[in-house]
Amino acid sequence: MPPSSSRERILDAAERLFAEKGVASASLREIGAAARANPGSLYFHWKTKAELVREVFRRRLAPLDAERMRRLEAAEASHAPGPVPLEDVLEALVGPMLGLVAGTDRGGTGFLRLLGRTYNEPDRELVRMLRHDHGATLERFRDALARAVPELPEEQLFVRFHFALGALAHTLGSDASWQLVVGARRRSASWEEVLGELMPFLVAGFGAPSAEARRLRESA
Amino acid sequence: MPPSSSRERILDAAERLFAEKGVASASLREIGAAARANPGSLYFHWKTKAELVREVFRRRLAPLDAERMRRLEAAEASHAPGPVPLEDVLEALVGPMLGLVAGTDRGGTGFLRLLGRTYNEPDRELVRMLRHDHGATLERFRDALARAVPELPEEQLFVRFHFALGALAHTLGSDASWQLVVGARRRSASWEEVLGELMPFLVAGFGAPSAEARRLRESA
DNA sequence: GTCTATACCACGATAGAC
DNA sequence: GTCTATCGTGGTATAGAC
Repeated sequence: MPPSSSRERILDAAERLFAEKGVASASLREIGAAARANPGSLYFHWKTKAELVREVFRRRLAPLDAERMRRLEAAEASHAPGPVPLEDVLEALVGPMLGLVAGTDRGGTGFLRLLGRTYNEPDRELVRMLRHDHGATLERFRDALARAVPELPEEQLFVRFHFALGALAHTLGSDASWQLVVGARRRSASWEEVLGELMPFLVAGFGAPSAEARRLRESA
Repeated sequence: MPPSSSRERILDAAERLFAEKGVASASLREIGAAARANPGSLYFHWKTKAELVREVFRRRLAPLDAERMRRLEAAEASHAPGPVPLEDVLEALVGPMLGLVAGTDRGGTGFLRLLGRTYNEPDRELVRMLRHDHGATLERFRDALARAVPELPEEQLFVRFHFALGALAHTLGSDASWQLVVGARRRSASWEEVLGELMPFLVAGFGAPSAEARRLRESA
């Protein structure tokens, strides 16, 4: 099923080009051409490029975050009043991303690459926008992690959540950097495989004693 | 001590602006202005913007990679003929980065942010350049990790090395995304603290049994 | 709602005076 | 080695026909 309206075609083309070349380097001219729409008509739907960017993200993030919350709340309900196990929290965070890959949805993997890259985007405006639309979900998961690993001091938990998002973002966003690391020798793995391997890596990482705790133990 | 030559001033300014706005978005005009040099004079020192970019990276990466290799080889010598422990390999990889932060060097932290972001850069040309100058070091460490964790299948090791670089890159490159995660409440941690906490996270991650191994165990 | 045409500006890069 | 002046291209955005 091809995208119905010109508006949808533009969003799809923009998503793909943003993922390929970066938001800053993909021009409205290119996007228009790829969507078989005139660059001028973009300005009927959005006032500026920034608004188009925002909609590209929101269109995917809103259902993704909704599904994450749904899974997290389901896990909380089934473990109440105790905390949700660490692995289930991470599963609720990462699992729904596979839906983007496996779905019949066109271009979902492109969006994952785009999203992964955007966590490190230098563009302040874009990051502020992301925080506005998406920050609540991250805070919710950070709190769920805090309950899942209560022995970890809050500050270390923050830092590790940061590490975990980094590993996730890098995994999602990479294509070129993947080649950088392993050279040309390796077959490419499926998303299911890679994200499946990410889970035990993160679970072990969160479960490790912190460097600070280790220092205290040694000095005792 | 201010940078001596105009050439050095330009490199410093370029590094800072690349880190702030991204390589693509920082223009030669801005760089020239920030370095108190005329945009035209950049073309005396470098034929193209790409060559300037390359030198910005090489100037920092060459000594950084040299120090990493030195530490890795020292560790290999002191443990010969056995393998170097996992933690020592990671320490040789990450530790020298602190030199960039702690040194009297101007702008080292800016370069770390730039480097972290560049692992996910969409610009193919830039990635090819990085691989040429920097790829041998990564391969060397990947092999050292393979010896340090011999029970991990090669493919899973590749993937985990990828995760580790992601966590590292995200940590180095983040500033905006850091805010995204933790909100305005938190004091900012020092590089020493954050990289110090990264180490046990990675050690635990590499040591975890792989998802594949777990599946095999369960089905047995 | 989508098109053509175009304004206006910043970009990388070059030529040539000094 | 550094400057000024400028070229050609391609960026975002707008005006207005259809």
